[in-house]
Amino acid sequence: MADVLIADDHPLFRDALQRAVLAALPGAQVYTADSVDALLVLVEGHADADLLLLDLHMPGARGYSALAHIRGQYPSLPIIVVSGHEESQVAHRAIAHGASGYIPKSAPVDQIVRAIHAVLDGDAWLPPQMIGNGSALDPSEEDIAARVASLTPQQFRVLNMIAEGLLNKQIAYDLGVSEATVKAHMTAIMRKLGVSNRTQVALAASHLAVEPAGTPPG
Amino acid sequence: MADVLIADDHPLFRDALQRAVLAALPGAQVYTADSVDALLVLVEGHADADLLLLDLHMPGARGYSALAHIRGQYPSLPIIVVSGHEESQVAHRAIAHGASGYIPKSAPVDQIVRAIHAVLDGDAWLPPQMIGNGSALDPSEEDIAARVASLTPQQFRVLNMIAEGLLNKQIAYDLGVSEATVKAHMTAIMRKLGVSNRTQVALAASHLAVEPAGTPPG
DNA sequence: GGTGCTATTCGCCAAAGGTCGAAACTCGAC
DNA sequence: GTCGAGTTTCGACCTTTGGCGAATAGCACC
Repeated sequence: MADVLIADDHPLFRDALQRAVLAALPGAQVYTADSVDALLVLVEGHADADLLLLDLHMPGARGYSALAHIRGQYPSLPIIVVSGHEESQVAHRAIAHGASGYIPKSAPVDQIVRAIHAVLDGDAWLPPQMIGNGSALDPSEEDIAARVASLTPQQFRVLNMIAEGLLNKQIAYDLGVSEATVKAHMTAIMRKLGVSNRTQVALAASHLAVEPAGTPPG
Repeated sequence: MADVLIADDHPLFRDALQRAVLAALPGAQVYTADSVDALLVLVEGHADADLLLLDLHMPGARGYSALAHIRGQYPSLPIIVVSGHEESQVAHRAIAHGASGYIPKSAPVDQIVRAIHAVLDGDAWLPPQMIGNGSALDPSEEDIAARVASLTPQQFRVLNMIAEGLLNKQIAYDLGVSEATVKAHMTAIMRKLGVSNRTQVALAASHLAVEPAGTPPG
């Protein structure tokens, strides 16, 4: 029996995805998350899952950072990226970041089913009209993705909160730890990303955004 | 006699642009800058110039921030954006930010000449193959552009250095002022951008980048 | 059971960031 | 000339950030 993880913040679409998964894999066990944080908890508990359907636009980590991080932490977990973006550039960038497939949210159910089967068979899958003309990743973006992938789960959570412009105090409160702990994570993050202050950390994180740049803080 | 400003960090291309300008406007007075900083000095001294050719990718402010700022400070100065990007999306975004024209760096000289004449006649100009399918600017991006436009010249310089991840101390040294002065500018910038700390300032600035995100600091 | 290794946690102290009030300087208007 | 609005400048004071050392907890391996 297959274990499938679904991460999407839109409840209706999450249900639709779940139905598509069950249509593709009758009897599959489906677990869902509505935020990056919930997803991190989920994968920690189901590191041996067979497939992850991941929305690029979720509260807690917009863009490719979650993809890069989970790919790095669980290389054997195939990921199909689900997104509202219709541009093939977004799809190819997802593939370049290690996704096994890409499904635009406008895709019909039978396409989703086909994508799931293909990826579980070890193949890659793109919508027919998006196949071809894939370009290589910007070296600096690839570098940052690799660095983000090397972060521990807690460090990754802190990174995302920094990328939202939060103070250490707020991060500490949200995570339920002391400010000193957050600072220790900060130091580790800066070391791993190869930068020397929090502003540069935020800028590095903004590199893995989908849009021209992430939504402004505040 | 026409006054034309050229801002581009590539010396060879700067010269080529200058020749194109002189071909279009024999006898024109041309002033050049190789960085955003030099450009700011230039426009302060030639606020009544007739045209500005602006490269999007220059040391000191990558992306649309310089365009937005100068448009806000000198609304009557027409700007033609010059860029190595061939995507029509980049061109349309430049127009949406108030540019009067767009010239890809691959354009032949006679196209550049035509663009200069069109813009000086008060028309907009795009390369033929890029005309049409322009989309509106993301409201949040438009909002940030308006806020960046409201910054004073010195505040804008500080903003760009923050967006590079520099410390107040480094900014103060580069500008030749005390650290306290930089901090005062910081406070003003945060007020105008509607945010509350330096990380959010950097993230807001990264919104006006051309690429998925600006080149990483360091 | 021990033995490393790493993640996570934290307190302390120095450095950087941010607020407030205020002075000097520009520049156009009257 | 001088008045006033806005820009640039700065010092004093408090807050936030970041580095260091260290303790604890889980985990793989022997």
